[in-house]
Amino acid sequence: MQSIQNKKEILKSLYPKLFEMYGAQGWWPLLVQKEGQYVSHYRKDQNDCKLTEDERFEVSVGAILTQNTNWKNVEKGLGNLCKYNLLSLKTFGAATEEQIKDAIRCTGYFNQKAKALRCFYQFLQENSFDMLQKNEQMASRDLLLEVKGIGPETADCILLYALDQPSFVVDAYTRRFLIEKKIISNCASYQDIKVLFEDALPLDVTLFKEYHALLVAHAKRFYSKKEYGVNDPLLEVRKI
DNA sequence: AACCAGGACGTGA
DNA sequence: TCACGTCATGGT
Repeated sequence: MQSIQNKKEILKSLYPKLFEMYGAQGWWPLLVQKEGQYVSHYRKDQNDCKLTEDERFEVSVGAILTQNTNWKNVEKGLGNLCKYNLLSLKTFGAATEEQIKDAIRCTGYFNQKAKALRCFYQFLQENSFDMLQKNEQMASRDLLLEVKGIGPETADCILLYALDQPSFVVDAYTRRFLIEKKIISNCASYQDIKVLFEDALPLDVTLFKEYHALLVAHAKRFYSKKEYGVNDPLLEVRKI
């Protein structure tokens, strides 16, 4: 078992290695139309551009739809919402529950997610993105967590990628990777892992965005459930 | 034809 | 608090 300080050093030194391997990931993706189809676009150059209200909404909707689901399905669901002209703060409120379910069926758990989207939209009527952004980060996080269907990871995705607040996102891939590298035990909580990153790193929004995306990229390549850590070139990390 | 994917919630102990 | 079942479609 290594010291907390040692773990932090490892997490600090891991980022440039991942960046060298995979480059900027440009998360969070936004939809663009290509040959009549809606596809995800990863904005690798303009990472710091300010999002519009509707773009913040799109990011948040994507964060809810991607819960335990392949992004490809989410891309379709977002495209459907877009086709129905529902992926906007001005139009979503008019959607019926059936319309929403129809659009997002391909993302799985569509009953729960349809409810979550409507709860979130209702929430936005009383708490604007603008207010959430100006608010204290922890206060906004607590508010988001009160919405049915928004848990810790989704809340952190919205904070980081829609509101540009330095809230580190922890997902299943990150957990798997850290456990395999023996940086955390398999009983570490979401909060344990989140705090570990946030204590180890400077509170930099762009860094947090890229780091999480890079961990997903790396884990997708080497930590699918079938091949758990085989051939991971980043074995030097395992300094016991 | 099982198994998995950028989780969250309700329940019972 | 926490382990466990449930929610569900689409790709391999």
